[in-house]
Amino acid sequence: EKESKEEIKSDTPTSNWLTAKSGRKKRCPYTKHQTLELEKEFLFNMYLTRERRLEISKSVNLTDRQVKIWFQNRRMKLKKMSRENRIRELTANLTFS
Amino acid sequence: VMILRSRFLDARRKRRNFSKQATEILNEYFYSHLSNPYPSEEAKEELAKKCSITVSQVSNWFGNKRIRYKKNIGKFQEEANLYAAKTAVTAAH
DNA sequence: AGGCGTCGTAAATCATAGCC
DNA sequence: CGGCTATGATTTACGACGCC
Repeated sequence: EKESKEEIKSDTPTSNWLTAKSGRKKRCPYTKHQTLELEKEFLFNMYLTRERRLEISKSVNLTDRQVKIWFQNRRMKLKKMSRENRIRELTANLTFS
Repeated sequence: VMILRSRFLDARRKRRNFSKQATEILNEYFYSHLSNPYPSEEAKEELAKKCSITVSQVSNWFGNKRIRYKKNIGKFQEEANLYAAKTAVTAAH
C-alpha cells in the first residue's frame, strides 16, 4: 500500500520546471555611479512619482521601466533586511543572557 | 560572554558552507521532488528548522540548485541516483 | 483598461570558502 | 602557499496576481 501521492515518474525524467523563459533581456549589472544615484534617491523616498522617475532615469541613463523595477527590487531588499535583523536581535539575546 | 557574543555575530558576515547533514536534507527533498522542486512556504520553514538555517537560505539553496542542476544534468546524475536510492530505502517502511 | 504595488523566481554575476 | 572551482548570496528582469 503506502501513499502514492507524489509520484516520481520515469516517463518524464525532469520536464517542465526547466522550461527556459525565452525572450527575456539579459541581466546587465549597473555601474557604481548608477547604483549610487539610485540609492541616494531611495534614501530620500522609497516611492517615486512618475515625474521623478523620468528625471532619474534620464540622469542615470536607464529606462524608466528599469528604474521602476529597481525601486521595486530595492523595497523587497529592505523588507528582507528588516525581517532578518529582527530575528537576529531576538536570537542574540536569548542565546547569551 | 562578550567574546562568544561577538564571535556569534561575526559568524553572520562570513559565509560558511552548510553542514553535511543540512545539505543532505536539502538534497533529499530536491531529488524526491524532482518533478517539481518548489517547496511551499511551510515546507521551506520545516526544512530551515531541520537544517538550522534561515528560510531565505533555503530559498537561495533551491534557486541555485534548480539552475545548476538544469544547466548540467549530467554532472548531477550520480548524486541524483544516490538520493533516489536513499529515499527508496527510507520509503520501504 | 492601465499602471504601479508585492511576491517568487530565473539567470547572471559576485565573493570567497575550501580543496587540491 | 596559490589557483580553481563549488557554493552561498546578491543583483537585474519578469510573470502572475492584486488593488485602486
